[in-house]
Amino acid sequence: MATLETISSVDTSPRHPIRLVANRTGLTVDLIRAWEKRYHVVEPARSDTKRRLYSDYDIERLRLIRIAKQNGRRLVDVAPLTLEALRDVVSEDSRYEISQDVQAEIYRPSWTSPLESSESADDIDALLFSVQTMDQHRFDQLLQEGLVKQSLPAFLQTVIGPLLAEIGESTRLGKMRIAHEHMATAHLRTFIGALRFRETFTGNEPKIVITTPTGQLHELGALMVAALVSVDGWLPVYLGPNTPADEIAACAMQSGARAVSLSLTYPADDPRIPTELTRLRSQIESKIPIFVGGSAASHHHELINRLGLLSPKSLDDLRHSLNMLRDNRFQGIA
Amino acid sequence: MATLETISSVDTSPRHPIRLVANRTGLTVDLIRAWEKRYHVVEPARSDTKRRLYSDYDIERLRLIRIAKQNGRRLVDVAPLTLEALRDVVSEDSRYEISQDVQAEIYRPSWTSPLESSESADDIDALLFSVQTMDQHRFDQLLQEGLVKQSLPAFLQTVIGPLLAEIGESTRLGKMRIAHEHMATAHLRTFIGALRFRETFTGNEPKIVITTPTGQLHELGALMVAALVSVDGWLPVYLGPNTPADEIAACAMQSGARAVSLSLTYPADDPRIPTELTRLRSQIESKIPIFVGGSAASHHHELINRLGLLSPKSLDDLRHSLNMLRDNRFQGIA
DNA sequence: TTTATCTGGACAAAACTAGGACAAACTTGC
DNA sequence: GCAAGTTTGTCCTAGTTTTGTCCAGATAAA
Repeated sequence: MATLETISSVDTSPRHPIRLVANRTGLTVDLIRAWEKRYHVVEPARSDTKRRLYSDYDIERLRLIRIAKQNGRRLVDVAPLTLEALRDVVSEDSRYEISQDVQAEIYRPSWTSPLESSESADDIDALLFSVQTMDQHRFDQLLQEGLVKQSLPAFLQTVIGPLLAEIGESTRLGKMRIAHEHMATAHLRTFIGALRFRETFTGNEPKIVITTPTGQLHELGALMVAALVSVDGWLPVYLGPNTPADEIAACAMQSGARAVSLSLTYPADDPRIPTELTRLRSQIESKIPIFVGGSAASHHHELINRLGLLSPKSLDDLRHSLNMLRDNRFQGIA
Repeated sequence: MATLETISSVDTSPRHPIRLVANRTGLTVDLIRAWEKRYHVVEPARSDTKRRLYSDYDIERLRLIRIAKQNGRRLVDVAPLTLEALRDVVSEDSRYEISQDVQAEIYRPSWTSPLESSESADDIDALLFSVQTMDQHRFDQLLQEGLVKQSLPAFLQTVIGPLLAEIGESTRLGKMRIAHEHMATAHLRTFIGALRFRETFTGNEPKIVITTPTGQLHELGALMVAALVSVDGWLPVYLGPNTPADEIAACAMQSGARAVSLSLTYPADDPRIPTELTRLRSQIESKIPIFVGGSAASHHHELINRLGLLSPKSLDDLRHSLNMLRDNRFQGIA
């Protein structure tokens, strides 16, 4: 695989405090000490006040041991192994995977005021009918046609938004099967996802990171934003749903993004949201605005204000702010 | 874009009062002074009446120190570092920050032996590089080009499969960030999803329902199957991931499908799988074959045999069976 | 006048250290 | 299949270091 240099020699200079080791390995501080006490799993150097100082090598060993344990190995067996031996053991085990709880997926649409009547009502009815008859081909055809009739932003707002709301509502009321909703959602994900590649990019566009935070599994809102901003001369860096705050921040930093946009839909009251938003804001330069949209954004009104995040009221509002920002006329929110 | 670096030299002119610094960094006024007193973390200039005046440079340092502390660094260790050194430390740390879906996102297709070298190795290296530099545009371009060079089935097997395995492995080993993996996965989902629309359909194609059962959230395998079978004259009815058995059955019935294909990847030992598969088999006419693939299919070997489901050993195997079925020469499995 | 900042020091909370206790989960021997 | 032993994660105490917050009295700014 080339590309990824196989770093054979791991740094052995002692410099990391135990708390950091715990963060990196996912072990508790107590446990790391207990392992040392009992099996000398690692014997870190000490500072002049007897604080433990771990090296990269130590951390790598601990991480591998943790994985080995997860795979069912006993601590006594793996504790004395060298780094190389540990690597062998872990990769040996890695075909058998371990379980992890997964959240259920329920979809509730966002962004646009739901169930609002529009002049595209006929188009939407036709789309709904094709969903109910499971006529994927027709569904796709109608979407393509709808897109020809009007601009992409208008299409998203007058057709896709209301369509999602209708589908969500019909499913909730039992008028439509979950299978229908799944088909429509899966199709729309591909369809909307592909929209952002209709634009041609020069490479000079300002970048915007678009995703949903940890716990938020529904990405249609985020995808719509990605498609939308690409029309207005932004280059979306799209990360899909469920991205941890640290990762969003790192991505924004690495890609030199000028803005970040998050979509919150379901669950609206996930306790991770405040933590994640706070962490995100603290890790990104304050001159980079963070937009928070989606149907659940209003649930976190106070938090959003306190952190100085921006919560556009509509897709148009978002576009407006982004246009200002792109042209360096951005002043924050009203 | 050279990977990015916009490190514009930070303004060092002293002008901000301590209150503002506290607001921007999230530290308290007292704390900023205490840090100065004890470790000379920052030594701000003073007004003629001894008020502290901080520069942008100072603020940036304080912000980074706060993040470093969050990551488990000790104040003593980071206090003397320069801005650049701090940036390095912070980005190094957050790279290794563990996160719950590190394990969950790993995808290992069953039909490619992971990390096996292939003649497309250069293409894969180039793709990996574009992921690591977060160059989405290049990533897309490379995918398009790769698809031109060979047939879709060959492309899926020699490029996409190994690419996914590499990305999963690199993320697990910390060589790549979760953000990179997210970007690649999100992009591939759209890309592969769009592949099945490259074919033209007459409306007479036999239909095949493609999805993953409840609890299985990773849909890339299913998407690949959908793209693949559309080449061979099938019309995929794609339902996305995580579909309950009852819904799959209802959908197969309503659409008049001739076959069903499921993909199992993670978690391999989800207790819902046996229930769901049993339910599904009992609700669908027995003349309609149900294919079960993906890396976790082998975990349910016995169950699959007992229920009379089919478990193709490779994508080619699946294609072969489907061709037979389409031409009414299908006899079940060997 | 009221509010914000300054200095220096006091105090308290948090984090770390060492050693040990305890209980749950798992093994082993009968 | 049960009892005894082992392994292992978590918690407790008590002493030390590190770090965050608060106070008092003085000075500057609003």
